[in-house]
Amino acid sequence: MISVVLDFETWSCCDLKKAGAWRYSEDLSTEIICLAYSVDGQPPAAFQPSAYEPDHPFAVHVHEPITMFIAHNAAFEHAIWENIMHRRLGWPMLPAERWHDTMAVCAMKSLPLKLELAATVMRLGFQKDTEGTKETLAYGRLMAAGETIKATQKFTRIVNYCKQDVRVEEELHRHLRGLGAAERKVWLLDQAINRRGIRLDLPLVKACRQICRDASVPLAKEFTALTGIEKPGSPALLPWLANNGTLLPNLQKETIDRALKIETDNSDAGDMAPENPVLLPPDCRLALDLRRQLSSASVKKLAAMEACAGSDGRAHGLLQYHGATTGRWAGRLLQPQNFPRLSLKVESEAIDPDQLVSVLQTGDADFVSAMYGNPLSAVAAGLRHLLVADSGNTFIVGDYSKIECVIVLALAGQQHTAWEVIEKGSAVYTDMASKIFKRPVAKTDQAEYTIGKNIVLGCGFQMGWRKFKSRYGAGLPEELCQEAIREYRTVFAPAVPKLWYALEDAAVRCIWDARPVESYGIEYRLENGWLTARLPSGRKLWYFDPKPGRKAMPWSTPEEPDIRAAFEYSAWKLGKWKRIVAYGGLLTENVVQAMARDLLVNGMFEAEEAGYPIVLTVHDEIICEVPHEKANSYVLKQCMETAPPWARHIGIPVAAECWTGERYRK
DNA sequence: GTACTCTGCGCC
DNA sequence: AAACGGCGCAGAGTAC
Repeated sequence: MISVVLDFETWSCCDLKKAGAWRYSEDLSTEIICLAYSVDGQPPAAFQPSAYEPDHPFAVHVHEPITMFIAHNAAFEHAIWENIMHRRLGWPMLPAERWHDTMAVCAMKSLPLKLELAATVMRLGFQKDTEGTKETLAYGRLMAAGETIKATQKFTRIVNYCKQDVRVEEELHRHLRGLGAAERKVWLLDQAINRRGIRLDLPLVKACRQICRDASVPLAKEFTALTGIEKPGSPALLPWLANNGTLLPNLQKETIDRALKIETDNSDAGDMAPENPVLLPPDCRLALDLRRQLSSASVKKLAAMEACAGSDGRAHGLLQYHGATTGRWAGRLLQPQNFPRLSLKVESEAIDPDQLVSVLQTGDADFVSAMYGNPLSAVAAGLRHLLVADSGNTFIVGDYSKIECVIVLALAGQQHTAWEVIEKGSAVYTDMASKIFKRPVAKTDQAEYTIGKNIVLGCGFQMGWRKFKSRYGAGLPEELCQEAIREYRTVFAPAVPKLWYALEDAAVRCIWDARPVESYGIEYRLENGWLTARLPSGRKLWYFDPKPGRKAMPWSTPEEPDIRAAFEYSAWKLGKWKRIVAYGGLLTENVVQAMARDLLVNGMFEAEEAGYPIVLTVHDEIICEVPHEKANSYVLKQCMETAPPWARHIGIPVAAECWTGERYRK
């Protein structure tokens, strides 16, 4: 088999970051500057593509069906190939099966996705030409501005830059190798989903944008007139509030909500942190209220939707294969994985999606306001419904019930508890709440019930009482949070802490002794520069550059030190390449999240085989789009509940809830 | 202008 | 005796 590593340089009036590769490649202003390529590791060649000629030196590779085309983020090269090389210039099609993606392998092996950074951390001989990147972008801007003559002088420079990229990619590929057969199938499915895209209700997007504009302009003016601050999102509001008699620790939503609540509901004053004021001056109250109304960040998705919609009215490229280290997909462009789950209520009646849509379709902010109050909130609540099935089609959507909770219980060996969580449902939460609060708690005791539910579902990964209090129980006494955590660890799921310690011990021993160590069916092993964790499915998680280390335990003091063996590794966290010290809860979380992903992938393949094409996935959720007459949510339920042998062996109760509808919802 | 960091917000 | 898991994006501010 012959491998051709290739890289396009292009320019366009279209913004690649906002539009995504598919929309960008469709844009009529997008032009190829050059194509550089290397055949089987030979020094790179480059040319400026023009109308297809069968005798072109590059065409021989296209004609040879077993030749593979390798690129970093192959979806970009593939899109340019399809929409420009094929449609515009007449070259033959190259199906996804002919492509290999080095970025996908970087993702799988927990390296940075950005080529430049991957080359750096891998210490490759060839490195990205960072000056070339800047010059190429500058060239594109000149061309987009119509300054052709000045730009042309830079052409040779860009060709050399492009060739250097190919050298880096070729070397990276030689070090990383392939995805393996199983993950290659997943990647191909990922490419198919991104290629299909998901339809957007663009007229409704437009109406929603109008509503947001009309609603926010007067509010923003009022805010500026009051505070003298131009932008409602500015951190300058904090000192302004202080000067006007209101000291707040930050401008987080919850802080603002509580500060506003204190004025109207003094009974809650006891819960307030001491730094918060007991009385809120009217100016501060108004400023905070305006900021709160304007801070609905999620409506920014409207612009993202318009920017990335393709000529087919669909958004493509919303998913990044293996975007998370555990193998989960990450969301791109309009980020479809964090739509608000708001449900609007009028006089405690929930608003039906169809009704909300019909109100938003008016595009009339005053009307929306009259119906539901804050129009920005109404738009935010309707965002999910902007994803629609094409005419004649319907969505079939399913999600796995409490999947991470039941996996951690089953993996730890408490299968009976896992089944109870699925079969008894809310009774498990009320039981937990009753024990924590030491009195009978019913499902209708909302606050207590929610605490019970959060403990059952959320404490499998070593969450401590402080974290629990800050996340779920702001108003709860410390002792109660401690008691709740204790209840989970000693009574509800005593096997789970053992799992944390066992996985940490296994990984640490593997690294310190440099030998494979297995525990709870997870095998840790050193492979070249990585620590791998083999999951029950056979897939591996990769931890880059692991090194033995020591860590002081939280109770360690200079007089009585308690320093233990540990290990650290490198990973991409919060936009940075960082060293991370592992602990049991983290390793457990990784393994459990990864197993949930493997179950999801299994369900995805089952759905595809049943003829239900997937158009989106959100961690534990599968969204298929099928013709009306084929739509049967029970079929998807069966697909998703078909557990692979490894999951049956562990005894994971796999349950899915499915529904159909023409608009996406929660 | 561009790149980067920080803060904040949304979800699983 | 024990722990902030996994993400992306936008806006603001700052440095170059």
